[in-house]
Amino acid sequence: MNNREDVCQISIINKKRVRAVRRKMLNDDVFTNLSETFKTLGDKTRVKILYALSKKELCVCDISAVLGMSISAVSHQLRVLRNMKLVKYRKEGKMVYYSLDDEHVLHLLKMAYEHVME
Amino acid sequence: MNNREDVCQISIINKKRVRAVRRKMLNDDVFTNLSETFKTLGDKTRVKILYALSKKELCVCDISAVLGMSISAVSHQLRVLRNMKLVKYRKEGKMVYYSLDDEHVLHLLKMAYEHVME
DNA sequence: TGAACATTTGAATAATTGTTCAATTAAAGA
DNA sequence: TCTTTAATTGAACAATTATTCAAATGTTCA
Repeated sequence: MNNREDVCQISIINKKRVRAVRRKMLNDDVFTNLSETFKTLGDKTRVKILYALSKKELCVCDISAVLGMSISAVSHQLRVLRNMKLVKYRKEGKMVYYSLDDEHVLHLLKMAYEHVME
Repeated sequence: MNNREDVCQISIINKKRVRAVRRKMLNDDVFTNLSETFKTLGDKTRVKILYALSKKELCVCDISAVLGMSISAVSHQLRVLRNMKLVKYRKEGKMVYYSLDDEHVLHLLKMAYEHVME
């Protein structure tokens, strides 16, 4: 588990390769951020919310109507999306209007769409 | 919970908007595929594996050396990545060499990297 | 054939997470 | 001020999932 260099017998052959890749690995925090971003996108409800918001700015109630889900469930997921800065919002009286945070989010959706559709 | 159209009082105002977005929503299966793809990317270990593979083709043992994790744990995650067609592999004697399945995977990583780095 | 080794697999455990329900906050209007 | 309504929040339950450990494949070489 620790010091994996010598567990794999073949590592004598691939040692250079392993070291080369190891040097290129990013800071652990970056991997944490990357995986957390993907994890946030890795829920059907949240993908639906983001996709809906890619079409139009919507209030919580609208989103819940579009998805056919409870307002509470939607609000919980919106908080997750807010925390990961995937959506932004503005208040208008009692209502809160949500929209996509930036273009990256849309691109991520599109890229994944192409991957699953190919 | 059901028939959300009439739960939200304000829906009279936003009815058009809700209907317009609702019409644009994709088939439910597509959202399932999208979220499952993101979910697969939403794990630190798997992101690390994919990033490592973006640098060089590697066998299971190499990956485990690069990540400093047990071979079993890596193999389990490789299966998940294989199932979602995010990596491909070729056998060479006893060893199995893994690499990224296609360019989309790399693009997804890059896009997410830009998002978390901005 | 038999030993050594790279990888896969299954079961079990520990941890994380999505939804529901109930309660709460905050804004608008009577 | 009181009521209504949009949205948020916290606790609880059910479901999913990552890692570990042990056992099993399948390949190479003597």
